[in-house]
Amino acid sequence: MCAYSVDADRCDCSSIHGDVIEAVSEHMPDEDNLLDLAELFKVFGDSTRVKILCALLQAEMCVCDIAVLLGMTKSSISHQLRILKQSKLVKYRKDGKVVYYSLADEHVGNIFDQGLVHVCE
Amino acid sequence: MCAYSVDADRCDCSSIHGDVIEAVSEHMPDEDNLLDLAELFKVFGDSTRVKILCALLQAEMCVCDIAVLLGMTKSSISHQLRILKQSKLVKYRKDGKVVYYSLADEHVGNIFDQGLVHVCE
DNA sequence: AATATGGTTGAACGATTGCTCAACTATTAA
DNA sequence: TTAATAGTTGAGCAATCGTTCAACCATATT
Repeated sequence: MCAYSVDADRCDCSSIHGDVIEAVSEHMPDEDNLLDLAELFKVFGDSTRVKILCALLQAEMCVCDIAVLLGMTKSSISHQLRILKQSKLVKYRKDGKVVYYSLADEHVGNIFDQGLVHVCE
Repeated sequence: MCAYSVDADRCDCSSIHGDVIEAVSEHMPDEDNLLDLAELFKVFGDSTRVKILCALLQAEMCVCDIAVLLGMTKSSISHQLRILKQSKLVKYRKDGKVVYYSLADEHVGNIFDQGLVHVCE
């Protein structure tokens, strides 16, 4: 019980349905997986990054292209691309001065589609 | 062009691949949908909320049950449930003093599964 | 009515976030 | 070599976020 708690003593109430808690507790995914999952969704949880990923879903683009498309500065785009890079959601290749970014994960489209199903209701 | 920009003038560089930008721009989802999508993922982007949803994926639970399971206070759980309620991800029913929460959207499981595919690689 | 319990709420707090700005590197062209 | 352009980076700032705390409401029990 309290398997997902950093400090179980922080709970300020007693168990009402002990059987339910025990049953649910046994089937919860690993704590680490849940933390990683939240971290992934946090990356998706910004409109700038969603737009960037949505654009890259269609074509490889350089930083300037994305900046023009979204009407934002190169700097802010570059900052967000760094986050997407760290999350292994985008990859890049250099060609002279230009850095081309593209999707590193083919699941992004699926996740977005599932999300849009909820949004469009 | 710059369809997703609040203020297109904020862009500090000129178009390098105009054809790419134009093609991508035409196929981007509606701005509103992208904002809603980011907002949805933002809700998923917190480990406490992920744990709550993961628990409710298995059983209807009251606030105390969730608090005990996660080792947190009723107050913090209640605050997060309010956010999940506003996003129409959970629903509730009252039985006396007890408020039972359950999932309001059958897509949550699908979205989580897709996310875990990326995480577990 | 008084007490206890389940749950909600708003203010306050530290922590995190996203953008801006300025300085910087790297590559290309004159 | 100099200038221009593509991109990165770190500090700073306002805004947002999640938890705590205390007070509160609602229901049930005595």
